[in-house]
Amino acid sequence: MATIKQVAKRANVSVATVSRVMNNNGYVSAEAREAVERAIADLDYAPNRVARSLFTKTSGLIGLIMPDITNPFFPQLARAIEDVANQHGYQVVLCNTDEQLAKEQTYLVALQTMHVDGLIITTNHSDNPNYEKLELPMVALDRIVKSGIDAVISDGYEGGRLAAETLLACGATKLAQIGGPEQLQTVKRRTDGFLDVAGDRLVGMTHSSFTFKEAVTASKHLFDAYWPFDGVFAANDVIAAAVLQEAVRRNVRVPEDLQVIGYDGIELGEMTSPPLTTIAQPIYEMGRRATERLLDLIEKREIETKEILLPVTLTERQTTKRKGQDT
Amino acid sequence: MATIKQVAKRANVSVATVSRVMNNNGYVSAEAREAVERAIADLDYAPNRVARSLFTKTSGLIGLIMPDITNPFFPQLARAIEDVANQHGYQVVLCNTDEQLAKEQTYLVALQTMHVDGLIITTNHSDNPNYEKLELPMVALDRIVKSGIDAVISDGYEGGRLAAETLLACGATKLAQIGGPEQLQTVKRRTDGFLDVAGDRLVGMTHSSFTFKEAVTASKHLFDAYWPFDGVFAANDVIAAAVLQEAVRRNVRVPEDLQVIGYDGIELGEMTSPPLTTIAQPIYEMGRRATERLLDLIEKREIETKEILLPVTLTERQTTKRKGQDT
DNA sequence: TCATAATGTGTAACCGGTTACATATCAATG
DNA sequence: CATTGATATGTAACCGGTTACACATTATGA
Repeated sequence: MATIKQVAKRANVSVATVSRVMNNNGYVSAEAREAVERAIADLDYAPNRVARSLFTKTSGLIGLIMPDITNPFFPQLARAIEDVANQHGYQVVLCNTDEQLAKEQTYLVALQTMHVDGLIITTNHSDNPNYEKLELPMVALDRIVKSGIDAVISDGYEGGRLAAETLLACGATKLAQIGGPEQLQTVKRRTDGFLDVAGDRLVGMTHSSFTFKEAVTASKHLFDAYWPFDGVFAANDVIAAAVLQEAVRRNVRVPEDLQVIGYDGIELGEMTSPPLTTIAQPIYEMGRRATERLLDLIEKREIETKEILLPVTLTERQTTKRKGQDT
Repeated sequence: MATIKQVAKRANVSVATVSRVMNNNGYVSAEAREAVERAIADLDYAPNRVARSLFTKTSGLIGLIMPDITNPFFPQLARAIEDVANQHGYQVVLCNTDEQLAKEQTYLVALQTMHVDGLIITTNHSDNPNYEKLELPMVALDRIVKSGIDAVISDGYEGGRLAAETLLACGATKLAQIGGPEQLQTVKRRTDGFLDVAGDRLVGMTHSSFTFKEAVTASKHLFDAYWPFDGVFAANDVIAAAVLQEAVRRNVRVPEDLQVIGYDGIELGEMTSPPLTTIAQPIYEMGRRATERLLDLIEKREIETKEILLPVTLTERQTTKRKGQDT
């Protein structure tokens, strides 16, 4: 790799001039510019970002802290973030914390010492004090933070309502629900919305983490404890897939005997049989907005903290009947 | 963030001494060491990795180049890579190239200028000349590269054979296949293995990319063009899910009328109805091995290039019958 | 006891960029 | 014509680490 000094030498100018043409600032004569450009091309020169970083204290790196990229909700988020970051010349550093405070802490110092320019956090320790004392631009994604940190989330309460309304509109009368991890506020809102609409038509309810395995257990439990019911709202699509599987196992026909609505709108929902009706979050959009917001913060285009709330939509596939159609 | 100079001052030693205790090299007296350690603790000091990087020309960064993290095969790989990297103090930079040469090229220079220590490539441009002129440790994952680059792959040919043998052993007599993208050598081997065992029992064959949408089209085509058949091998689990869905749509019972075997062993296979029998690659293990190999290369523990071939296994779920059991 | 090796520590150069500052030329202005 | 501001360029300091080298002190061995 060539250095700026070699370029300067070849172009018969000083390193300062080379730096000026690269960064397009200061005064540079046309001849000098041309000579430098030719030298850069000849040597196939690209400036050393580490050296630049040391002086400018910016790295072009964004830290992405997630619980587990293996959870199918996150890859799309990661993809959106990476896309936007890349379009603006940033790279993203992937960190899986498994929700463990210790891992999170380790990453935080690693990211800080490598001078990342900002952080996107999709992790759920709602009150990790480490974040606040970190003086870094950051935005929380799909997660609600107490104070001082920007957040991009979708409207979980409305999503929960929409799920219940849809089930009811499609003729369900006995509703059940499998909620998500209770400490996740964004997830809890879905439950709240659902329950507010379901009212006393709710005949059963249980909880599950977002791993398929636990979802299977929870589904069995739901059937064992509360059957019969004719409409289920699952806190995410993975759980919904487990419900679908359990229904098949019990020879319960979907959607004829039981309607199911999931949450998230991940691709998995298209792949189940029958394809899953779900409340879709604008996942890519959420990632995009979060990253744009972060870049605004990094490049000082915005100051005041705010929360961006995105709408959810119903994706009707085949685990619900047509609306208005009765049993 | 404190600097080494501040630590030195507080400990009443020179920066050299501080550096020595941090890196645990050179001579340091017990008192000096203790003073420095106290100063480090007091100031909550962590060395600036950028500065260190500039001098040592190592960054503790690994570039991970994948087609698309959104494809459900990759997150598990990414997870394994990140786990191992992290255990050894490295961070990983995520790059999605969509198989576009231009994007790949952009990333390559970005990664190079930020002095990543190594590269893991799961991308399929089998002969991108950019890699060879890059003087960086790298290993190809789930991808075969001409020469000079280490590779970690699983035994696709054997996997294909195993799929065919299983289908046959479970009573299938008329086999069909949906192959993957033809330019992917690792995927083509699956087809080769399958065909070699299937022989003239193959009644139909088509191809598909790994997107679900295309897989649905390919599945319809397979049924339209070649039905009846009683055993299908899909080049990956996503395609198998599409086949399953199409079977339901046509009222073909699985596994009674039609047995299906997928490939990869991703979690999706557990979530379909019925759960998918599949040829499982040791995905996490592949990521782990690739990363360990890369670290060996980076830390100069290994020199000669080699290809690591990992075995695949049959994961029997419910889209195949019990072996030996006839129709 | 003296030469030599081992131990301990600081100074300064270096990594490869960016930029403040000094200096020089030239055109415009009154 | 002298003054001023715009243009152009180079020198050197700086970012925060690492380490070669110089130097001093202490231990070891003959």
